[in-house]
Amino acid sequence: MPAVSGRGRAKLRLDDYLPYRLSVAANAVSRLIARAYETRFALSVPQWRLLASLADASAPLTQQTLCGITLMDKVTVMRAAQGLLRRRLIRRLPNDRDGRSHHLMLTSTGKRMFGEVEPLALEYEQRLLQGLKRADVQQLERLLRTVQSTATELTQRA
Amino acid sequence: MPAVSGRGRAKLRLDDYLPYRLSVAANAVSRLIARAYETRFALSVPQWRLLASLADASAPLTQQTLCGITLMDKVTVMRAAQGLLRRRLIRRLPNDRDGRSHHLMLTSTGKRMFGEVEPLALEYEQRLLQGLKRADVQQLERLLRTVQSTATELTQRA
DNA sequence: TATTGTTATACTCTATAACTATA
DNA sequence: TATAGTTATAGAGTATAACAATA
Repeated sequence: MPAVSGRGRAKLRLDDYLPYRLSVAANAVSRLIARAYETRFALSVPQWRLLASLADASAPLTQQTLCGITLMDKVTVMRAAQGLLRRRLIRRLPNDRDGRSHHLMLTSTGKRMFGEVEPLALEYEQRLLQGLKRADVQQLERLLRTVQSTATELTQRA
Repeated sequence: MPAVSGRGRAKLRLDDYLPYRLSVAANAVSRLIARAYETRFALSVPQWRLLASLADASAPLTQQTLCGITLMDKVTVMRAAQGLLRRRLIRRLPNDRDGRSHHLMLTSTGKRMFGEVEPLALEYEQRLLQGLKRADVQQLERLLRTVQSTATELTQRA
């Protein structure tokens, strides 16, 4: 909450400043999660996001599509995909409609691994949200989406 | 919200996964804010956080204290301080009680600059929160603090 | 000409460790 | 011995540009 002191002149306190609060909360969560994936499965966050997206999709996806889903840069997606390809967790199929790109999908090894990663990920989410009511969680997701889309809009306008 | 399908087996959808939502929201906000400070005042986010902390404090602070306030690493704080020192936005006073450290405070130039940065920062916060009710904003801050402290606790325990 | 994926460069942030000078 | 600050190094993420193959 921006504090207002005296005759309407607003004062900034870092501790109450929303961009700061958002940043430190995201960092704390990210550190926890990233460490868990890294130590247990040797997966980076971008790699994990690709696995989750491919596991959730019913059909193979191009890297470009994965950029849209994960909101990551094409360079980040590409490097994450390379790592997963090297470990044979995903594989490439030719894209008949466009020779420049290819479709990515999980291998059976990849599916098996994600089968182990998924429960761990959900367990971490549960632990993070322990102490929050169901309604709070929905509220938080809604507010985060709203703030994110406002920020994206303002960035594009600038 | 973690979706639960079938007989209680939870399924992970990236788009609904809280650590992901938090990360992309924070990134979107951070990009917007960082660009504004950088282009208008040539300030990095760590530098900006130091300015805000020093402006808010009634007395000069050591770098260690600034680490605690900003939740940034001592290396990050140190480099941010160096940049501000070079531009004479802050200065150092000897610490009588401990010869290893020194106190940092804003110079008059630094105060003047922060006088311009502060309204801009508050304006960005206002714009980001436009469309949210006052109660929503308080709720968001509360939830972010809760999630952050849970994450910090879980990290320390691991 | 424009786009997909790729490679390269540079800059920031983190994490880590090692070093200094003080305590 | 331990701590505050400093320096150095390596890893990850982001941004940018340039390039090849294809559209």
